[in-house]
Amino acid sequence: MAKKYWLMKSEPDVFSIQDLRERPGQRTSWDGVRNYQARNFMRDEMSHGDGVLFYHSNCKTPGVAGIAEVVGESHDDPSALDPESEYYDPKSTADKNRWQLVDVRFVEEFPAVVSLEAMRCEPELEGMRVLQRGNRLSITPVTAGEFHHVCRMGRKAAKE
DNA sequence: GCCAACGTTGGC
DNA sequence: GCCAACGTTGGC
Repeated sequence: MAKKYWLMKSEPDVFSIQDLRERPGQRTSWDGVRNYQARNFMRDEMSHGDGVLFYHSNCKTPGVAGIAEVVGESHDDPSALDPESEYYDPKSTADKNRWQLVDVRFVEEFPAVVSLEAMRCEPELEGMRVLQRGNRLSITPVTAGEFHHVCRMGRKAAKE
């Protein structure tokens, strides 16, 4: 299957790219997604090796902080079954878990966050859903061109 | 199945 | 902290 590209939002106070980088082991489960559209992307369309723009939301400088990569295939989100978890879903059972997720691994942290403000100035990125007014979806597809454009912006920041 | 009320997201 | 936009819930 052809490699796809995604943008995944995380609040850095909860889980940041630095947290991902420092995770022992290779995999981190992207748990706690409780939106059907975002779940469907993970469950139905994401697969091993897909590229991920790691986006920091709800923070001082919102923007893309680095790169991650999908590891393996989607599977049930165990946090939905855990009564102690803030992501617990009483309507899910082990047989019928409503929520699925993918695992990701750290690839790269940009020297500086590619801010939402900077991204808005790039004509090449104007189609990205994260830039659209009122967008709240935490996982959105991006094109290969958008992905690589943001990568170039992130790597260039160090020289400026 | 409609839709008002409510809760959440997330930039500013 | 504000508030617009959006998703979900539940009465009818």
